[in-house]
This record gives sequence, C-alpha cells and structure tokens, in this order.
Amino acid sequence: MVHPINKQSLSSGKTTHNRALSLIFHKMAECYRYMGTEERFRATAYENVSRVLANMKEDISEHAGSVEELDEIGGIGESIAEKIIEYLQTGKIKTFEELKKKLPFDLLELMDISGFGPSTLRTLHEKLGINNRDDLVKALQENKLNKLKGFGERKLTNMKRALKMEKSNNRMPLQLAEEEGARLLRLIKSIKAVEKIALAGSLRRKKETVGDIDMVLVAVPRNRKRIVEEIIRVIQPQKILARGTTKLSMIVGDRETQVDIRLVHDYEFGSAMLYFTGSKEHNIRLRTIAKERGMKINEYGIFDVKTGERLAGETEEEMYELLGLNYVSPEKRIDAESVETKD
DNA sequence: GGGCTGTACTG
DNA sequence: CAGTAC
DNA sequence: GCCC
DNA sequence: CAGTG
DNA sequence: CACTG
Repeated sequence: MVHPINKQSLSSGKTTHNRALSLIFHKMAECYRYMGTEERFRATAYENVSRVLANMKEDISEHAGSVEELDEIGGIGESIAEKIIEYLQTGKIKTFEELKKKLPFDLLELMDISGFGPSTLRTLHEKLGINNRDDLVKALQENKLNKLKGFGERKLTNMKRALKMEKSNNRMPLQLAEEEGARLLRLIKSIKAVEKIALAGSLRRKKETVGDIDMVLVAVPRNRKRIVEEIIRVIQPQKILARGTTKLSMIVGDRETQVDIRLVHDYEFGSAMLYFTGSKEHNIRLRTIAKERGMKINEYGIFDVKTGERLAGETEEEMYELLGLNYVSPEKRIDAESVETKD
C-alpha cells in the first residue's frame, strides 16, 4: 500500500544526525586538504561521504546497527562507518577532535571562499602566523602580505574582494535566478555569431536555491573571441573572474551573481549540457557506468576508451541511450539513484 | 595494490 | 609553473 | 579515505 | 617589456 | 606569479 505522505515531510526532522555528520565530514575534508597533496584523496573520500549524508532521505541512524550495515552504503567504508557509530554513541569523533587541536582550525573555514585553497592558507599560517579570518583582514590592512612570494598586487586585490563578498554569500531563490537567467539569455542571444545558448547547472535542474548561473553557448572557434568581448559589452559585469576562448566567468548585477559561460561546438552541445547541468553526484554515476562499459565521458562527448573514438555527444538523449540508460530529466538529476538502466 | 576526470584559466 | 575552480 |  | 610555464 | 631574455 502506498501511503500518501510525500518524502519531504517524511524526512524533515528525522535527519538531524545527517546534517551534523555531513558538516563534520566536510570539516575533516578541509583538514586533510590543508595537510597537503598526499592527503587529497582522503579529503575527497570525506567530502563524498559528507555529500552522501546531505542527500540522504532517511536518518543515518536507521542504518547504523553495525559497521557492516553502514559499509553497504556507497562511499562509506569501514573507517568512516566506525566514526559514524562513534558519533551516534558519544556525540563526537576523536579523530576530528585531534585534527582540530593540531591544525589552525578557524583558518580552514576560509577554504569555503573562492580563491583560498590549501596552499594559500598554509603560506598565510606558516609565514605570518595567521590563524583566522580576523588575523587575515588585519594583515591585509597593514600590508603584511606584500613581501610574500606569490602574493602580488592582483592576488591581494582578489583576496580582499573575495573576503568582502563572502559575508553576503547569496544563493538566490529559484524564481529570482530564473528571471536573471532569462534576462542574460535575451542579451546574449542578441549577439549575431551566437548560434545557440541555453541554461545549465542547478538553474536548469530547478533546484530550490541557485548559487550561480551556468550557460552553454554554441559558436565556432573563430567567432569566440569576439563573442566573449560582445558578451562583456552587453552585460557589463561588475567583475571578470576568468576569460578565455572556451570559458567566461563573471560577477553580474547588484546581487553579485556569478555567471559561468562555456563555449562549445554544436556537436558538443549535448555533452556540454549534460556535464554542466550536473548534479555532481549524477555525473559521477554516469561516469562510472560509462567506465564499466569501456567508455569515457567528459564535456566533449562519450569516447571509446580503447580506440579513443568519439561515440556521442550531440544530444543528451543519445548519450543516455548509448549508456543503456533511461533518459533522466534535468529536475531529477539529483543523486546516483536517479539513474536507472533500461530493461 | 593502485586509481580516484580532465580541463581551462590565473598570476 | 603551481594553484585553483569547475 | 573508498572501491575495485 | 613580452613571452613562457 | 616568477622567471627569462
């Protein structure tokens, strides 16, 4: 019998452990990232579990009867399973507490800000004894960073801007993003050499909140430089984060919305849309399936691993088809489970 | 034991 | 080139 | 760290 | 100063 | 950016 209770209301209020653990594992991932390149895969593993927990419908405690039971969940292995059980029983994780003692923990939150990676933060801590955001703001005001290797004028300007913007870290509600997306689309469509342009990313997935606006634009290479110039002219961004011939990234409007635009060939449109629509979990799932079938997916298409031959990429439909999967509409590309093989 | 995506852009 | 982001 |  | 990595 | 020429 099907109960007329939707999954949202069923899950809300029952996933408090998931949220807490997801945050802890995210922080642990940052710790390991900070520790250096040898630990980067460990960091990735923790970040993956953090995301799995965030997406999980039911509370993790329902699966936490034993290490073996947790281990069955994708991304969770023996070590993290033990830590989950430890948390549910004692309220904390010893390994995490150790990491907090050992590292400049307050500094690591800066890793959530664009432009602050592990290397930058390590340098700040080791060379200038910076331990947190306030230290950094003060050091910037007093021009303490100027003599550091790798911290030139541009880098400092970008750091200051990123720090200022981080407080008003806006994800906008879907409807607002849709309006802004439509506005940008209209402006860019007015450029003659643009053959086609479409919204991608979380906006296309119609996620309830949208962090940035992604677009895929079709144009032949010889027109791209001019197109990028034209886009900048008609949009008048507040700031250009990156501009090349295949990629334009900028900050737009009063709300300081980040807009990312990829320029691709017409025959790459499907693969580019698939790739940049996500979600990340969905992409990873597709990638894994492709690999099992001896194929490889990237934003340029699906390729035969052996021969390197390009097998698909013009449309999303043909790509799902080639992988032996049912087509998944953008709204449903949430997690790995949204992918199902054809009968 | 060994892979964990691959690419574009910045400074 | 190393670092960063996607 | 996880997963072949 | 422009070009390279 | 650091470095080179």
